[in-house]
Amino acid sequence: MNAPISRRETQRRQAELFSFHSVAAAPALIGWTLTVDGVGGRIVETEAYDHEDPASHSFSGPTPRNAVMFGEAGHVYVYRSYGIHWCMNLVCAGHASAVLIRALEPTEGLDVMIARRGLDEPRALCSGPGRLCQALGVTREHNGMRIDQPPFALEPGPAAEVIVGPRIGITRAAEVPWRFGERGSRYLSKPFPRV
DNA sequence: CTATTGATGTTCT
DNA sequence: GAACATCAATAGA
Repeated sequence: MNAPISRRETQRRQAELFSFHSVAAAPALIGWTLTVDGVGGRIVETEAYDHEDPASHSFSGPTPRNAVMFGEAGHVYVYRSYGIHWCMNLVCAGHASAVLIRALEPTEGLDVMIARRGLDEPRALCSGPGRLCQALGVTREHNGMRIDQPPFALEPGPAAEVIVGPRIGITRAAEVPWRFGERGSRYLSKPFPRV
């Protein structure tokens, strides 16, 4: 069925992806497979952020925390959320734009994810930005790393049907429809409004 | 199913 | 001090 994707094809697709602004890259990422040390799954939910966006960490200019967002596309921006969780973004082209990875459909390394999360229900393993970072073992150490080199791997998948809605958990620019998900996925962090 | 609240560390005002 | 791109546990409809 699905022929293996060549290294060369993956590089070509990544180069195209990271030439996009976050608002274009976020929906395009739905259906790609993301792993860390071989543990991960299919991306089913993302959100876009950028420099002109009051909800973005990069809105008020560069700081030590958000420095990676102002750097090269294709790098990983990790930050601490609510003092407890980690959240990961992929930096995109344009000015300080990035895509928050919000949910995965777990496909690889289920046993490792179950051990790290202390749960055995696949639905709850990676359905949220903090949850998936715990399942994949992503922490501050990964901030600034390249997504195309170990321990990370990012490979394109078959095109998915993408739905759109307002972003979650923010107070500023809360109405901007920059949240994207795979229609019908059981692994979303929350359902999308009015399907 | 929805709503509420406590836990927690960093950043920003 | 206040705010925060969250989660898990709890209570109620």
